Amino acid sequence: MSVRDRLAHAVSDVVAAIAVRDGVDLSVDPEAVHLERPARREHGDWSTNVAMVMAKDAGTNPRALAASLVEALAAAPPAHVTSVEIAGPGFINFRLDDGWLHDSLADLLAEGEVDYARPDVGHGERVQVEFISANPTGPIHVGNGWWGSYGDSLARVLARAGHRVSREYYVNDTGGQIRTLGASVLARHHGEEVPEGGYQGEYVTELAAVYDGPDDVTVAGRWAADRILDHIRATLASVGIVFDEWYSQASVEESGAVDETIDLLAEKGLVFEQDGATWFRASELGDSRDRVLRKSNGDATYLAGDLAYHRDKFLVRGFDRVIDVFGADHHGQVASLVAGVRALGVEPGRLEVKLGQMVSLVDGDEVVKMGKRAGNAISLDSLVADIGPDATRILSLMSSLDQATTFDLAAVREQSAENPVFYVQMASARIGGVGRKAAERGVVRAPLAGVDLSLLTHERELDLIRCLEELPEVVADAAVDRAPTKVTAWVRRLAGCFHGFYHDCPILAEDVDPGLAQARLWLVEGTRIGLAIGLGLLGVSAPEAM
RNA sequence: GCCCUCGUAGCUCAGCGGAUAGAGCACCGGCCUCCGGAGCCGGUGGCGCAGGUUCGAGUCCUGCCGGGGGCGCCA
Repeated sequence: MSVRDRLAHAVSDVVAAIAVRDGVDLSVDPEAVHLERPARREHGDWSTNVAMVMAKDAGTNPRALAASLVEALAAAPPAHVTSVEIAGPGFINFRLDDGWLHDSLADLLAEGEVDYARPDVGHGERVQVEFISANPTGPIHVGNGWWGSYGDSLARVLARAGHRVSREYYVNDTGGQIRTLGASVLARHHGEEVPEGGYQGEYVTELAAVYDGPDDVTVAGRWAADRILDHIRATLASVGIVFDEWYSQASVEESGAVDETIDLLAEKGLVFEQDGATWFRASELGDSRDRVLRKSNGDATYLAGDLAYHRDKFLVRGFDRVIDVFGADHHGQVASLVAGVRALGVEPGRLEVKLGQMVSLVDGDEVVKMGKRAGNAISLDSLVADIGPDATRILSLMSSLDQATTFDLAAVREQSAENPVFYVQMASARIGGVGRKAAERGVVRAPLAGVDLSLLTHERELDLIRCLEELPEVVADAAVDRAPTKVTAWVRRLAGCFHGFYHDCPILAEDVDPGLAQARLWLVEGTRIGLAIGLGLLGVSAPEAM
């Protein structure tokens, strides 16, 4: 059991004892005990606010309750605890000896890269994360890559935190846009101008040059979409984004699921006919207006397909939870989708829609806005070619999804200091360097069992271990909050702690005690493990040399 | 007009309802007999406005101001 868990149980036990003594109804689940590392070191190593939270129920004031709890805790202090005090409005602060850090480092090393920081907050919940799902009518742009990084890293985080995750890309391979794409390709194929509202890009001309199918807009459109999709797949793979499923909208429509879904809604009295079209009474379920499901020409609308698709996710494939990641420019469809999913009998909480705010690129004087519909958006390919896959990934995971961001491409490209990937990867390279130097000097890391980690007493060493110790909680928080950027923040913090340690604590210098050198080598290994886990969640490589 | 979303340092961004709001860049000043100085250490500088909830609000609620997005028988 971790030190943190021991503290949580101790607090929980003491609360229960006080409740019995005072005859009040108090209880606190050890899982729910709010323990945190105080922002200020003088407030101790760990702190809890239970007294403030529970004072009202206990019929007393926070400091009085805290006093009772502290007395009981001090009478039988948990392992490593050297003092328990009340502070401020009723915080209970714990001070621990450094042994708790050495224990936690030993735990990390024993568990290793595979098992460390694998908090089970998901309890096996089956989660589908759907993201990007950009129309296969052209290359994907930077905004897609941005939100795609989020979706991919969120999936990685959820998987590490005990969820069974499936990543899905919904392929909009049907409908008017595919016919428009086909018409554009055919026009170019015949050496003509692309029709009004068609796709103008260079890629259309290139595809047209090799097209040898019939003069049918649907056939040509499908053909082109397949090619474009291959390209998209390759682009995403280049930044480490992979999917478990590429789900075809055409397959949904051709399976008859759309009709079944409309029938299902009709059975619930939520469908009506008007002006030759079939409508969904979305306004009765929170949407701002009713929506068309089937147009007067007989075609299903995008919404009808999307509802059939979500019905498939929840009711056919049986995901416990679905997280859809959309660009903010698609938020207009959220209310209809939520209304439809509710109408299909799915508890609203099982569908989460995360909206990615717009991302702006500045490159010198040029400002580029990115959005699904932005014709001038730069492609993800060109960005990756420009700054590299690792920088692309980490930059996109620096800011939260719901923060509209701007970043200066020129700065990232030209001033390496502006680029956090160097700072983090340099830590990785330095770790690699230590290994190479040790090998060069014939220094071998001794088995952990024979190494005294308690020799690690330098403030830099202890700070580094403190940081490593946070990782399981960071992963848990990132999963619960759907916020992979928390991992980014942690990785940068870890790199900072490592650089500080590296600067002040020589490992292989002549005058370093061999026992201390061994402990430091293990600390370096622990850092390597932590970095590997963190960067792995971000989809960023951890190079051994730069 | 209605709906969504955002507003934190000069700039780009972090900040599960907790104690004296953090980084990076920029600017100023220190550190290379030493395992990678793409590094380390120090300094300057901030929660759009007004109410409310709370023991406690950058964080939750309401209004206002400002930016972005959306309100199709397009996808």
